[in-house]
Amino acid sequence: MSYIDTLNDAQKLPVLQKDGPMMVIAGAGSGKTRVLTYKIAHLIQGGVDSFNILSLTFTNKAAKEMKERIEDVVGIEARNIWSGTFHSVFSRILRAESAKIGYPQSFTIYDSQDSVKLIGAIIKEMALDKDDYKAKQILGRISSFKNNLITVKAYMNNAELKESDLMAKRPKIGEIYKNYVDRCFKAGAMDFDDLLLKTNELLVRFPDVLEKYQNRFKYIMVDEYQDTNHSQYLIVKALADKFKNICVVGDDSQSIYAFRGANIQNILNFQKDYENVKVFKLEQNYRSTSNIVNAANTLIEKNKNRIDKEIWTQNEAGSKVKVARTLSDSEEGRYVANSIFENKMNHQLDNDSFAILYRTNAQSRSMEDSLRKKNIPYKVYGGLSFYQRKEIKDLVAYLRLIINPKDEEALKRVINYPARGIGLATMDKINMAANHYKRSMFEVIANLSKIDLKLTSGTRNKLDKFYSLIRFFQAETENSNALEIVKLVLKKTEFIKDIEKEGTPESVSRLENIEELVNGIKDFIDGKKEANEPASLTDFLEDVALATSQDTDEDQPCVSLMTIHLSKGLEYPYVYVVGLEENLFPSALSLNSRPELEEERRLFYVALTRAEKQAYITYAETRYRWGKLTSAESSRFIEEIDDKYIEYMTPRRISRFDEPSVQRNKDEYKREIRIRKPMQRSNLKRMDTISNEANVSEDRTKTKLRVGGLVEHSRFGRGEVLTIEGEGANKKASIKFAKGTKNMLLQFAKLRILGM
DNA sequence: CAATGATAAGTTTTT
DNA sequence: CTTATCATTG
Repeated sequence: MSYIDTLNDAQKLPVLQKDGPMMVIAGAGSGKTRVLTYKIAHLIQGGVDSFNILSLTFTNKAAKEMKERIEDVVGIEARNIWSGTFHSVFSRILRAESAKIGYPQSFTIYDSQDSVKLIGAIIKEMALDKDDYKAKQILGRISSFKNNLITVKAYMNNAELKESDLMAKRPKIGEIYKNYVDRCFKAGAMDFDDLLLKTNELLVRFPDVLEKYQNRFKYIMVDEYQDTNHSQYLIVKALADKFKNICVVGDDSQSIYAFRGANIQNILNFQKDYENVKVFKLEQNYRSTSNIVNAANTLIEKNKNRIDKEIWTQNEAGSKVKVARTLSDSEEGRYVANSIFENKMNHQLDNDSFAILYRTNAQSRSMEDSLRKKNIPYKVYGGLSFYQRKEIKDLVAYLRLIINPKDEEALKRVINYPARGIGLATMDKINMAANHYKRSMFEVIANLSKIDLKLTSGTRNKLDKFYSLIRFFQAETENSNALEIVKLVLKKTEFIKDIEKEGTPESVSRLENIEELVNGIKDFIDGKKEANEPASLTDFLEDVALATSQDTDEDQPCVSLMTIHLSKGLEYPYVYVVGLEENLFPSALSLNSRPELEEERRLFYVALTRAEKQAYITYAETRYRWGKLTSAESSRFIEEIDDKYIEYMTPRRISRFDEPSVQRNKDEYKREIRIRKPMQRSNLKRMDTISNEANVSEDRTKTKLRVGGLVEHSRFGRGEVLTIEGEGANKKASIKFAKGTKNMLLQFAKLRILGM
C-alpha cells in the first residue's frame, strides 16, 4: 500500500472512500490526477473488477495517461477499465447498440465542418437568406438544443423557444433543425452532440440496455466535471443511478467551456443530486510558487459564482508575476522570445520548460515570427489540426464513403475530387432526386437508369464510373485491411498524381501529410494488434473523428504555443500569458454579461495557474487585427491581481505626449511596418512546422546525408540510409528502420542526422 | 464544367 | 491579413 503514503491527508480521504456518491473539489495543481489514478488503483486492489470501472476524461491524452499510471500500480488489470472522453466512450456504446436506434453499426461521425456544410446546403435548398441564417450560428443554436435534450419535437412544442427565434427574425430555425436531423439520419451520420443525445435516448428508451450498462459500470469517475453539459450530466446520472458509486472531480474555478454548453451548475448542485454526498476539497497547491498561487487567488476572488475554498501552498515564494507592456504585438513577440532565450541561458533550461498561452489562435502568429527569428524551436497546438487539412479530409472522406455510402458530406467531398467532370449542376440534380425519393445521393447514383435526371450521356458515364469505383473499394474491404484500402484508394483515384502535378512547395508538404496518414494507419493497426483489439476501418475512422488536439506527440523539446483552453490540465515551469488587453482578453463578446465575464476571468485563472516557477503577463498597446493597426488598453484583469504579487517590468502607464519616449515610439511604428512585409512571406509553411529548421533543413536536403549514414526519425527511431535519389525538393531517401524500410522526402521528413 | 480572379466576410474558445 | 464564396471566362 505504499502509494497511499505518498498522498497528503486531504488526498487520502477521497482515495480511501470506496463507495457512494462523492465530489472532489480539486484546486489547480492540487494533485487531482494522482488522486484519481490512485483512487481507481485502490478500487481494483480492493477487489473491484476492473471491467466494472468507467472513467470519463476530457481528452484522449488524459485518459491514456491515467490508464498508464494505473497500470504502473496495479499492472495489466488496468487495461480493462473503460476510459476515454465522453464522446469516444459513448460512440463505442452506440455502435454496439446501433440497431436499437435505427443507425447502421458503421455510422459516420460528422465533424463541425461537415455539420456547417450540411446546414448551409439546407439553408440554400430552403431558399432562405444566408445573411439572416448564418450556418455557423444556426449550428450553434441546434447544438445547444441538442445539449439540452431539446429534440425537434420538443422544440416545436416549446412556445418560448419559437418565440425567441421569431424575435431574432429566424422563424425557420425549427424547420432547419428538422431537416438537419433528418438528413443526418438519412446519411447514417451523427454529429458530436448526437453522440450524447442518442446515448440519452438509448438509455431512456431501453431500460434493459440502461440496466446492462449500470451493471457494467459499477464505479464511475468523471474528471473535469465542471465542464460537463446537461446531456452529459444526464448520462452520468442515469448510469450511476443503480449503484450510486459516482465520484466527480473538478474545479468550478476552472470552468471555461460554457460557450459550448458546459453547465457550471452541474458541479455547484452536485450535492443536491444524491443523498449523503461526501465532499472533499483539495486546497494545497503543489505546482506553483506562492506568489503565483496568491496572485491567482486574488484574481479569482472577484468572481461571485463559485464554491468557497482557499488554495494555499507550502512552496517557496519565488519571483513575483512579471507584467510587461509593449508597444505592438510584434514587440510583444520579441519580448517573449528574448525572455525565453535569457531564461534558457540563465537557468540552463530546455525549450519544453516554456509555454506561451493566448486567448485566440490568431495571436500565435507574432509569437511564431519572433521565435523563428531567434531559432527557438516551438510547436503550435490546436489551430488547424492534422485531420482538418484538406488533403487528409479528402482521403478520409473516401474511407468514410466506402464504409458508409450514405454519408452525404463525404460523397460531396470526393465525387469530384480528383476532378472527374461532375460539377455543381449535376450534383444539384442528384440532390433534388435524393430528397424527392427520400434516398441517399449514393443510391440515386446507383439507380440512374431508372430515374430520368436529364443528364447528358457523358455525365451519366462519369457517374457510373464513380459508382463502380466506390463499389470496387467496398468489395475490397472484405479481404483487405485499412492500410491496403488506403493504398488502393490513393492509386485508383490518382489522388497523389493530382497533387503532384501542382508542383508547388505546398503540394510537397501535402504529400508528406498523406504519407503521415498512411503511417498513422499502420501504427494504428500495429497498436491494435498488440492490444488484441480489432483494427477495422470503422475503428480507425472513429479515432480520426474524435481525435483531440492534445493527442499529437512531440518529437523534440519545443516551446509550446496554445490557446488557454487547450492548456487546461497542463503545467510548465515558465508561462507567458500574452495579449492581456481589453476587448481581446476579456474578449469583446464577453463584456455584456456577468457570467461571461466571469468565465473569462476563470480562463485567466487557468492560464496563471499553469505556471510552476514563473508567470509572465504581457500586453501590447497596438495590435494588428484583421490587417489593421488597432490600439488597445491593458486588461482589467491585470488590475484585479493584488499588487503585492506583481512586478511591473515596464512603466505602468505612459503619457503619450510629453515623455521623451514618444519620439522613439513613432520610430518603432515605422520600423514595425517595414519589418512586417518580408516577414509575412515566410509564412508558407506554418502550424506544426518546427522552427529551428534554418540549419537543420539544410542538412536535410543538401549534402550531409550520405548513403550508409545513420539518422533518427521522430516516429520510427534510428535507421540507416540505403539510397538517395532526386534533387532539391524532390530529393528522397530510402531508409531502413527497425520497423521496416521507408521512402521519405528529405525536405519534410523529421530526421536528425546521427553520423556516418 | 473547371480554372481563375475578385470581393466579402471574419476570430473567441472545441469535443 | 486570411479564408471562403461568387462571378467570369475558356
